[in-house]
Amino acid sequence: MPKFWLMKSEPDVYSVKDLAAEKTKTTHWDGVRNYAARNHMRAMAVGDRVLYYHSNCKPAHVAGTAKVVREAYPDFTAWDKSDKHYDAKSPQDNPRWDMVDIKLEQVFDLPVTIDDIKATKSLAKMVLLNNTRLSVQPVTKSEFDTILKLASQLAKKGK
DNA sequence: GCCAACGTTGGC
DNA sequence: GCCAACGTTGGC
Repeated sequence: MPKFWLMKSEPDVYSVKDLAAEKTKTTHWDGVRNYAARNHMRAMAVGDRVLYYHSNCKPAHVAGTAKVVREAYPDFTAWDKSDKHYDAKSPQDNPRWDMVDIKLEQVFDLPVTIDDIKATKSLAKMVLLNNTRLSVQPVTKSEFDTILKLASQLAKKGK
């Protein structure tokens, strides 16, 4: 049974379009420097499903879906002094931070906005709405399915 | 650009 | 081990 997750990215930094532009439609999810988020990545398995969320834009929204294609391994950007996310406390012989690889699955025709999510009663318990700062978070199967349903309804309506 | 929420750091 | 200060995230 796959598990379900939501991963946030600022579209100015790395958007779903950037992911779509990769030759393999795959990227490594570097730069997570928060223990709770890291632990969620460590709990991921190949085949798990991911909601790709664009934060820090208006309106914030789920832009599409992706799949985990490589399980947690050390985030090498923590070793690069020139990288924004360099961390001296994560040495090569004892890495503190991990990342996973994800592959793009689907880009929604129309984004599912945070307002759409707030307007949907069955999504009221999403971590997204209750622990707003967590950048990698678990999602239930029914929440995941509901978001997909919303996406196809919005696409049909042409909103 | 503001500010609330929250995670991390560091002094004690 | 507590907690105040500080920095960052992220919605508005």
